[in-house]
Formats: sequence, structure tokens, C-alpha cells
Amino acid sequence: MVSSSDVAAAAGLSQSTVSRAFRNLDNVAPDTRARILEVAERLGYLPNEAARHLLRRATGQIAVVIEDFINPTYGILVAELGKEISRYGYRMLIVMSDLADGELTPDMLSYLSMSDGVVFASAASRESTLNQSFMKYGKPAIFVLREINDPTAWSVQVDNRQGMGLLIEHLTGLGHRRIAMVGASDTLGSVNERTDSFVQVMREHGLAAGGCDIVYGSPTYEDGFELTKRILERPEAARPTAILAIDDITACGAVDAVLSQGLRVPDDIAVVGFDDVPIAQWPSYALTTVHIPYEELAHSAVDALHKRIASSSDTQLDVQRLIHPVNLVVRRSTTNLPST
Amino acid sequence: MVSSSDVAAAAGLSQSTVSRAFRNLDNVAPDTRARILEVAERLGYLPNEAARHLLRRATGQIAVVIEDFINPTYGILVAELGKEISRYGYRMLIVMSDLADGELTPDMLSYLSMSDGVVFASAASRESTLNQSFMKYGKPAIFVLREINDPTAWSVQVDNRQGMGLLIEHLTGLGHRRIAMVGASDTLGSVNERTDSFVQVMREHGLAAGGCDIVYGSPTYEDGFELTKRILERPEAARPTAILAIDDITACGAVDAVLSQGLRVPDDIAVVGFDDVPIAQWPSYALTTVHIPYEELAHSAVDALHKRIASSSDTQLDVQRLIHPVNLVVRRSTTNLPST
DNA sequence: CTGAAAGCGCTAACAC
DNA sequence: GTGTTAGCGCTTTCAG
Repeated sequence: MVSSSDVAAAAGLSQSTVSRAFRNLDNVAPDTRARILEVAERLGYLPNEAARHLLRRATGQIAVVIEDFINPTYGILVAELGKEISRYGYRMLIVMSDLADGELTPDMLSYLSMSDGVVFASAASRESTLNQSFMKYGKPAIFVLREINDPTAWSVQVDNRQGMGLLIEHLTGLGHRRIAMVGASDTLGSVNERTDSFVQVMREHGLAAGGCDIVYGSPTYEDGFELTKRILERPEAARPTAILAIDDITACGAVDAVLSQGLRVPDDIAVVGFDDVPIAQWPSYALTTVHIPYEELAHSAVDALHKRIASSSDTQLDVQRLIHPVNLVVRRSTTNLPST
Repeated sequence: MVSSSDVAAAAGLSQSTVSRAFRNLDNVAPDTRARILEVAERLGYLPNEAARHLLRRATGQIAVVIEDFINPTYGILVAELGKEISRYGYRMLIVMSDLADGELTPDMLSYLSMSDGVVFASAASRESTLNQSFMKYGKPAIFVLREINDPTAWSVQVDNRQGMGLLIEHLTGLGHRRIAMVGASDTLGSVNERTDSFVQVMREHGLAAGGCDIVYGSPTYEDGFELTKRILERPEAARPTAILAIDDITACGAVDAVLSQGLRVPDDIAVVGFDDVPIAQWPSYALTTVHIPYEELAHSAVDALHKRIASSSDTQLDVQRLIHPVNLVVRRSTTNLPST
């Protein structure tokens, strides 16, 4: 391993001058710098970040915690986070984990120790005390697309309530009165919030008679398919005319289940999703859904985290809970109009 | 920031004892260790990895370079790599970059400096000298699903030639004689290899008369759709009866293009993909495709990289170019048989 | 503009 | 079993 002293020796200069040259400080003669860079290049010198960060008391890294990459939502989110993280001069660590609640795993601790802050987008129950755990180790965390009750937790969210309102208004506007939610959950944050909002909005529209039609499950293609198939086995009078899936992937499963029963979308059953992932626009699905501003989410998450990392530990910043508005995208899964 | 000395002071012990306790060395009295852990827990102490790695001359991190997360292949690969990387005790850094050729960007150098090795799964031309660049900085690299000509580059590949053979044999077995490849490329590694193999295998089957039917493009849903649509605009006599897409996502685009023209899959046009991503099994597409052993790829890549990292720099390991076999998965996009 | 020296938080000898 | 000491490769005073 080539060190700055090696470069210094080879260039006949002191180690500190090499250090200065590499940080582009202005107190180095232009030709001195040139010579140093030339020698460094020849030797294959790379500044040792570990040593640098030892002094800085910072790692220059931000950890992103996600569950998996099966749901495309995470891929898009990670991609946008990646851009922002490097824009702010950090490197991105990825931890795949589904720790939902309290204690941190050894694996997670290893990542924590090498990051200045964490973006949390993995499973978290509403009662999660994860934020406390992060704070204990002095690492700021921000929850993205996860809702937890802890009032000290920073978060960047999407207005699930508004999105649910847009979807249900759209459906009722088309004449639908019996709407079933597929893939609901009352434990996981965010998915949980969508479930609650569904109940609320349905009630506001006077459509909750006999209890809302809620089918619990996980936000996966498989559950979308299976649960919808089961709904379609009901006697026709008890069947919904529209299916509102917890997210787009689940909605895709729902669409395929409808088709597999020889029924049509949207003529027999309308289907809506949530997230607006790329697949939602593919002609085979052409899902009416709620668009999420991924780029803005990533930006505000990293920006907030950066501010907390940069602020001296004595200045106490106010907790931020950002909620981004969403908008409806109408496609062929609810209407037969020429789609977008 | 809490350091091991703080813990030592609070516990009335020396710093080195704290260090020993945290590394589970056997020369620490059980109750001493217990007390240390208790104090550390209370103080929120986390061993400083930067300092640790400064001594070890290693970062404990492996960088994974990919282009994006739009194509699900990358998501699956990263997920599997993540598992392996942490199984081997490293942390995973993700760099999103499409540097295909020679020089490393400053961003890339920053990641390089904080990793012990790199898994390269981003765009690389066959003539890429990237491997040389990595070597220059003393960082072993391994190319996954990328083919570059550099004979000193380690790689883990999939047998594209074999896969192409399986697909074409399957199609000719079903009576297809005119097969078009959609999304071909002769610059990018891997995709390039699939293109070459297509030409070769078609020739072996005596189906290259008049030149192979190759439509160049990028491996995306959009190109799959557009290029296929254009093919279908040809006079019927010049139309292929089967479309072989460069990968599954492109194949999905092809399927939708066929359907959009009021034609049926596979009755009018058969479609095959490559990669076997989850979407390929969805009933809407039910793609006949080539399954790639993602888990094995990730395992052999990380294992090889780890061996190179662990081996002292003087022991020269032989270049490894692993090629994993693949297998055919037959679904409804080519046959009307009950599908898997 | 450049050099010398101290020290970041840890590990790894070496003492006792 | 535990403490002492000397660095790892940098950044950062402080001199000159």
C-alpha cells in the first residue's frame, strides 16, 4: 500500500506537503503540486480514507437500510438516494435487513460504526424504538416512507391520506361503490397508514356499511394474485367492482388474477395501485395509480440528514417530519379512455 | 464520540483491556468483560472501525458497481451479493456508475479508497482497461456478467453461448425458422456475447441465410416495444415467427408490442427472454427464458474476491474466469402447454 | 510556500 | 489477566 510518505520521499518533499497538494489547499506552489500529482499517479497512490476519517471523526458514509430489491420501489428509491448521497459528498452503504423493532443486530452495528447517519427504508413497526437505538450511538437517522410513532424520529413521507383520497374519489366518480383493499396491514408503517386512510376515506364517502372490505396480506405480486382470486370466488353480489391494491406490484398480481378468471380490467373489475413504478405504465397493466416523487423524497432525506451530521452536536435541531404531496395518474386499469 | 479510552476510564481499566474485551479475545476475565460491556452499553460506545482498519490496512468493505436499478436483474444480483458480502464479514458499498472504459472518475476513486475490492457489474466495453486501473491502485476486481477482453481480468459469467443454444433449439424444435434478435449490441460485454452467440448458433442451424435478423438497441422495455413494433410493420413474408430478446425486460416490451398489434403470443409470434427475473413468471408474460443462477454467481464472485484480498500481495493467484451453466425454462410465451 | 511534530482511536507486541 | 508502548496514514497546528 502506497502512503503519502512514499509519495513525499519519491518527490523529495515532506509528507504534509503531499497532504496539502491532495486537498487542493492554496498554499502549495503550482509546480510542486504538479510534481506531486505526477509521482502519485505513477506510484498508484490513493489517499487513505480511513486515516482521514479518523481525524475528521466522520466516515463520509451514509448507510441505507432496506428490506430487499424485489419490490421495484426500493430500487428506484436507492437509485435516487445514491445520486443525492454522492452529490453531498458521501459514499453509500447498503444494508439489507428487516429488523423492525428495537435492538440492533451485530451486522447493523458494524454498518452503523462506519456511517455518519442512516436512511431507514426497511420494515418498521409503528412502535419501533429503532430511532432511540440509533440516537444512543450518536448516529442521526431518517425514516423514509416509514411511519413510526416515536415523536423524536425524523421522517420523510408521502401523503398517503391524500393519495388514498384521490384514488377513492376517482373510483367513486366512475360509479364504484364496492371497493376492496388488497394487501392491507396494520403493523408495518406506511402500508399501515394506507390501510387506515382507506378506512377513513371510505367512511367519509359513506361506503363503509357492513365494514370496509379489507383483505390483509403482504405487498407482493403473489399475495395480490392469490387474495384477488379468492375475492373473485365470492358470490357475485358480495364481490367488489374495484380493487385497490396496497401498491403497484400487488396491483399487478390483482390484474393477472382478474384476467385468469376470464374477467376483464376495467370492464368487470377496475384495479388501482400505489407508487407508480415503471411497470405500472406498461400496456399490459396500464395501472391507474398514485405517483410518488422519489427524487424529492431522496433529496429531502439526504439534505436533512446532512444538516444533522454537519451541525455540531450541541445545537439541537427541531424534529422534521416532511410530507410530500402526491398525484393521481389515470390509466387504462380504471378507464377505457385513451391512456397516458 | 465515545472512545474505548472513555469506556476504560469509566470502568477503571486500561484501554487495551477494553479493546480485548470487544474482540472477544480469551485473555480477559469473564467478569471484567461483563463490566466493560455494561459500561460501554451505557455510554453508547461503538468501536471506531476507521481506526481499526487503519491498523489492519483494510477497510472491511467491498464496492459493488452497477449502472442502475431499472432492470430487475441488478436488484436481484445486488441482493445476492449483499448476502454473500456480509457472510464473508464485509460491508457493501454501492456505486452507481456507467463508466465503461478506462479512467476512473473521482467519485469512483473515493469508493475505491474505501474498499478492499470491487465487484464490477456495470457497463464495460470489451476493450475496457478498467481492470488495469483497479490493479494500479492495488484493488482486486471481479467482473460479474460482463465480458471484457483483458486476459488479466477475473470474471464470473454465465454461459451465454449455451443459453442461446438452448433457446434456439427450443424454437427450431417448435418449427420456427425465422427468428429475430431484439436489443442486440456489439459493444457492451455480455450483451455483446449473447449477440455473437446468436449469430453463431443460427448459422449452425443453417438459419443465417440472408444474414441474421438482428435489431440493435438497448436492453430496455421501451426498446423491446418499439423495435418489435417496427418489425411487425414489415410485410408478412419478411416477418419473423419468433422474437428472441436480449433479456426478459426487453422481451416484456416485445410481448406487449405484439399484443398491441392485435396479434397473439405465442400463436402468431413467439417470444423468448433471458435472465429469468420474477416478472418472467407472471401470467401476463409467462416468458420462456434462460434461468441464471444468481446466488451461485454472487457466491463465486465474493469468494474469489475474498481469496484475493486475503492472500498476501506476493502470492500471485491464477486468473479465474468462471462460467456458470444455465438452463431453459419453458413457459407460455412459446408454447400453449400448461406452463410452470 | 514548506517542514516538523502531535495525535485521531485503535491493535499488537511486550512486560509484569 | 492486565497495563504500557509504539505506531497505522493522515490532518493540523506551529515554525521558519
